[in-house]
Amino acid sequence: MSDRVTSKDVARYAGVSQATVSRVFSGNSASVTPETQSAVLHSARALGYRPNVIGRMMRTRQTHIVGIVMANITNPFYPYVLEKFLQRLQQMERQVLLFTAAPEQSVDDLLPLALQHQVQALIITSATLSSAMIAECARAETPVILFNRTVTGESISAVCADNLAGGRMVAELLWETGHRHFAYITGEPDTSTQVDRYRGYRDALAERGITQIALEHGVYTYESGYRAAQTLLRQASRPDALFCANDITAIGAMDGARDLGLSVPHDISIVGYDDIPMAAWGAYQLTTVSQEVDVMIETTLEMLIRRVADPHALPELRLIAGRLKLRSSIQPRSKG
Amino acid sequence: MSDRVTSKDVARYAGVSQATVSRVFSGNSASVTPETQSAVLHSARALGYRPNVIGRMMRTRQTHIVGIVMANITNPFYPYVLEKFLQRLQQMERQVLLFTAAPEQSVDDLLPLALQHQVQALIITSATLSSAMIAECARAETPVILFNRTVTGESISAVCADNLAGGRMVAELLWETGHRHFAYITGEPDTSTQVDRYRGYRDALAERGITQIALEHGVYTYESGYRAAQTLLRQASRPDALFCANDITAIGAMDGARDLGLSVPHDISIVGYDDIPMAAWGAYQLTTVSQEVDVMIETTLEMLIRRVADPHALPELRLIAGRLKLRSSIQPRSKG
DNA sequence: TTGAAAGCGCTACCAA
DNA sequence: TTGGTAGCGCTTTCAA
Repeated sequence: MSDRVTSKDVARYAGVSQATVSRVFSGNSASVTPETQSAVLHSARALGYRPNVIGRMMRTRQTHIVGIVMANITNPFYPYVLEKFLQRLQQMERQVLLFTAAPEQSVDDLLPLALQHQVQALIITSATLSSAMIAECARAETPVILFNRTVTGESISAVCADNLAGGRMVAELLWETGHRHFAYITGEPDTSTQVDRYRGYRDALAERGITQIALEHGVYTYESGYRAAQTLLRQASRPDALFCANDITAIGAMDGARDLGLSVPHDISIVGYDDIPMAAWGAYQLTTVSQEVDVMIETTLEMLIRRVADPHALPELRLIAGRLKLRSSIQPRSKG
Repeated sequence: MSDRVTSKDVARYAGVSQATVSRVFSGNSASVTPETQSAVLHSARALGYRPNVIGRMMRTRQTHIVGIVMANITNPFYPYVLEKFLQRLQQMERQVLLFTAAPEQSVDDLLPLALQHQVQALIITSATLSSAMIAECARAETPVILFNRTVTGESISAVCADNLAGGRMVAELLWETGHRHFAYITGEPDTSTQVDRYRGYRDALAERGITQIALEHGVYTYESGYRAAQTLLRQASRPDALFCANDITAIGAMDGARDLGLSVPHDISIVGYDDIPMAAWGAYQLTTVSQEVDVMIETTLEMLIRRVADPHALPELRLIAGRLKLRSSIQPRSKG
């Protein structure tokens, strides 16, 4: 199977040494006369030769492969992230080995495989790592960068939205527009993103004297948002403001509210987080916190390049501020 | 950089030969006494050894890597497809090298890279290949399977929805429910999927004496559907039935119609294709043709396994029938 | 069962 | 500028 034609074959055909063929194809053609070079290229074309990258990796001990672990591709926030990472890494002449964590599968089980493939670096989105695994990557000198998650108390690089500030912004917006009865739909409980979003929200409200927040559990999906909203809104004391851990949850919540005969924003204001494409759709017009995805991606790539160049660079956490995106899923309440 | 610890180090540490270490880690541990084996494993753990897969690839000339080329990840139909392919391939102990075609970039430019990485097989979604590239893959004996596209007159394997039949089903449904003024919003013009969907639609209507179909151009996106629908619906002779090349276009079209003050389905019935998650959302309830994605994926994987096992297997085209998914974006018209 | 040794396809060193 | 050669880390004969 695979490329049967090797540099040896090309060399024989062109009447040069195998080393010369290698020079032509490895960019060292500076030290090859134009004539030999074209002879080699001609032979290569005739035989249909393409250098076997595995051989090159073996010799140079450089794979130029970046591993990406993505736990949650079907959350509409991630396809864009993935596409952008791919495009940029391809531009940088890096290949991407993609891994996904199956339901109930820990990222920890995926990483050994990635490490064995000698990836140059690892980007892990929407998931975290055990300390043991962090240590193992460190020992292998493989830089790891968390995207959209943080781990506290660990020595690991991460690029993340400033979720604490984002949660505060939402609380302040809702407060200023006269809301007084607050609710929150969570994401998966131990994800740093939603924990921080909630803490920011809760703290800002507490500073304004609000200590009661109706909580309902969600798992970052449309369906969970739908159900959670219906549970919340069927209760006697209905909130007038609902913040959701992310947009897809919020969109589910909007539909859940409407199917109870409630109007958004007339009966309840709803706010999400992420600014996914659907948030701007006519039927939703969801007010949300826009993550600066492009900035987050570029920051991640910069860190990646830096850490590949210098494996001993200290890990750093970069928080990227978000922006409120006002749309019509909220409306002011008469105060009092 | 990367794993500094090799089988040689483990061998020295354990006081055995390097070959023995290899036997332990390559599944040939049948021919190793339990004592040696545990000595080796113990040393490996002590040193933090993990086999270098690149070395193995080099020696066995088997990468166990499957290449996936995906042109259009942000179309909500694909994240699920990608996630499922990843999960299944991971189960099959295959790694995935993922490529995306940047805007205006041909898949042809990506394939040489994949081939050089000695992928075992290639899955290409939502894109086609030139004859030259098909020939090149054949010469390299790398099986290629098109997912959700076909190429006519070429010797290449493909798994695709039966779009011709799907288009017919939509036409028949709309005709039976009393619609008489038909429109269609295209996808990118030379993609086999939308060409077939349109042909099925047009032919079935022609058989019923309808020869006029209002056409508008789209590119498989929400925005293009929105715009195209507005153009169509501003015209004096408004259609009462609109079929869109895919769901995301149809959803854009629904919002476009509503923003003109029209009601779906009261003023116009709209039908999509794919059955993406958003089609079921409360705000849309889009009638559509459901692709049997899981069946398509399993079929693709079966073909892939078969062709990897037997590189000379003949290419085949498998069409997977879809099913109408009736929702409330259409309503019957009083005939005549 | 174990070890020695060859070699996968390539790059990079050293001599010529 | 070119060729010969060593060797990346591994698997897999072949002998012992």
